[in-house]
Amino acid sequence: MATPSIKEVAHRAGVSVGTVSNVLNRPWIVAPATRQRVQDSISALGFVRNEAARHLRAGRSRTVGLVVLDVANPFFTDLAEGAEALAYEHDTVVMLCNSKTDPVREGHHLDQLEQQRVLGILITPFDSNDPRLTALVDRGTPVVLVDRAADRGLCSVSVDDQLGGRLAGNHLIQSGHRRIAFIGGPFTMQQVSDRMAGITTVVEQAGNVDLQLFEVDVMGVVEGRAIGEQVAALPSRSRPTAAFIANDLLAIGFLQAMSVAGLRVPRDMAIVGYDDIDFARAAAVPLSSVRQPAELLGRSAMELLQEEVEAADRHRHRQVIFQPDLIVRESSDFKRR
Amino acid sequence: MATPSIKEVAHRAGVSVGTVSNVLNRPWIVAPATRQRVQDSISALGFVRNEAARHLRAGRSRTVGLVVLDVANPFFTDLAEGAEALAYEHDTVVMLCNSKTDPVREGHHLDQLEQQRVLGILITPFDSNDPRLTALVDRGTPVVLVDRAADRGLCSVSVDDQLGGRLAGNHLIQSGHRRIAFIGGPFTMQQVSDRMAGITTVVEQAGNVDLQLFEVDVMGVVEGRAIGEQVAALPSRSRPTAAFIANDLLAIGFLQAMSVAGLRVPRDMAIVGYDDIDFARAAAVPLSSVRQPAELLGRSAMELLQEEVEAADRHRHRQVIFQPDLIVRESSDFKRR
DNA sequence: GGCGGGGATTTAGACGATTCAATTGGGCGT
DNA sequence: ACGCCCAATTGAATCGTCTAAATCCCCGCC
Repeated sequence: MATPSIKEVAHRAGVSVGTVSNVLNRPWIVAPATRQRVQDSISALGFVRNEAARHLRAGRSRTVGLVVLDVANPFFTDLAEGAEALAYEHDTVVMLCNSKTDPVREGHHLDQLEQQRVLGILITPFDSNDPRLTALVDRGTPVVLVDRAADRGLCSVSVDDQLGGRLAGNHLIQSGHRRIAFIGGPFTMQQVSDRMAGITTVVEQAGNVDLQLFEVDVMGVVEGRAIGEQVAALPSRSRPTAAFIANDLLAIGFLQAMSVAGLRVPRDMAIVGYDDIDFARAAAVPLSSVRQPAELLGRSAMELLQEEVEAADRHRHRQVIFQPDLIVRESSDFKRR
Repeated sequence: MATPSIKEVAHRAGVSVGTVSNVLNRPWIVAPATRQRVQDSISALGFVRNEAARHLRAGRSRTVGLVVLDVANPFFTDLAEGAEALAYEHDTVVMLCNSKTDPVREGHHLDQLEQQRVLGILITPFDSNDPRLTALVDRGTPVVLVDRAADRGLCSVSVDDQLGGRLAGNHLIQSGHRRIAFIGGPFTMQQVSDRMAGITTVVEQAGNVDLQLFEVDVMGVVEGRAIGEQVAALPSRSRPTAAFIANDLLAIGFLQAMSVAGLRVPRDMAIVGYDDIDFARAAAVPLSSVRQPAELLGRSAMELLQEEVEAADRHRHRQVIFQPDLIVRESSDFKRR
């Protein structure tokens, strides 16, 4: 009744286990008649390979861990899609883990993945200097940072977040805005602080622009709404006339709060988001956003990992950096109204 | 350099492998001094248990597969959250798989999970009569259907979708609507057809109500927008005045199309969605929706699975059915305007 | 001083698939 | 008719961990 093993298959087909294994792995060296007999036996018994045994013997598993900050964020699901597509080509399985921007959960996932001796891990870490990560790498698990640049000893695939911040900032300043809000968080997250640094640079260059910072714990729709209410409540004299928001989910919440508060977008409040998720294009007021090639990020990260896994030795870590694009839509575009 | 095994740990601590194993699994039977020595050795070498070997030896793994129709849908991420929470308590890991409403992908995931000899599988199947599923169960993998009622030989956790359809239908009819659209798809999906059956029932009871059906392939924001444009283009004499939409993502897209087309919600078009995801509450016009207890669904499904795994024999399959709630918000509520 | 008791530790198989060296057997050349 | 060669198949060892049974050793008791 229990799942049959290769042994039972062999017995039923009247051959040795070695032959069954050969049918599974090098069918061409087995005589056609024998091969057929074994295959019949396999389907008659409903034999299914035991991955654990394969893994143990082979010394390497066939799964890759992918740890993201928020599975509910389409940016990460797109990214996962890209990673999975390439994994599929390499006969490899992706284990998707959601850290929810929580270092404890992240740590737990890393522990589990290491115990499973995954081929490698793609991760958007909460903190890329986390000693747990370093230790993991030292113990021999290949790690590729995703959506986050690595300094040296690691491969990484990222997008130039400072450039993204500058693009958004320039766009808003050139549209005439002089009071701009930056919303995102936690500020300790590299992605957020880089985007902030980007807009800060161009704001300082412009000289006469006031940049107000708003920090959130988690970048979701609900939090965006809350900040939006807070901003809408400011006296109109000091209220920013534009907001650069570090993530589209947050931006969508913010946008909704504007409409509830009776502020028109972009007339009373211009908005530029980040990630350019599908929702952004389709929002009540189509959202301007800094586009990141999410799927490509995932794909490239997996590419680097597979490269590292196969090359083993003589692998040189690489840091790939993509350029973001500013997509201007109605939420920040006066002319179109 | 390779990851050390229990053997190296034992050697360094000057004990046998059995003792190391005992420290890991029944520390209390090991003398304190020895235990300490072993633990020092473990941390000095950076030893990490090999899950594959454990699994092989134990004959059962510690991971559970969760196959959902769409990870990008917050309903399923909430569900996953619930499942994962309970899994955590059982020292079990969840492997999240995204079938994207595609039977081929679904099948691939099931194969992988079976090869990994997962403890069991929670799945929202594309088609619950899929012979592959049956075969899987026959071969001994416990399966619990999620968000979908099983007939007999399986545990399941679901929500009464017909009731949901009736709630939405009654609400719209009592608000005076006589031309109502039902939007969702594919109609072959049980969830969709049940919700449709529900509203059909009450429409027929009312007698003088016209129900128009619109089918989509995939229930996402983009598709909702497309259908919305299509509906908005209908001559106002025959255009429905209300829409019951089988999923909130779809409803949000639809809502956006209304606003683009200049139709006011709910005055020109009342909308009731399904799932009550966070976005729904926070939409441009807060969306009425039939609420399903997503997290509870996930949790309960995992509960049933663990029960089945532990009881092994003498387990009786159970079909748990939850009641949905209609949450009325502005998108379908005249009085509030 | 010998012996039993019992706590601490060791030993020796599994678990299932893979691989490679060793073996078998059939056909062909001389 | 003999031997040789090669294709086909077999058998055994291995991966890392767990567990039940066996062994060890120290103590106290008679």
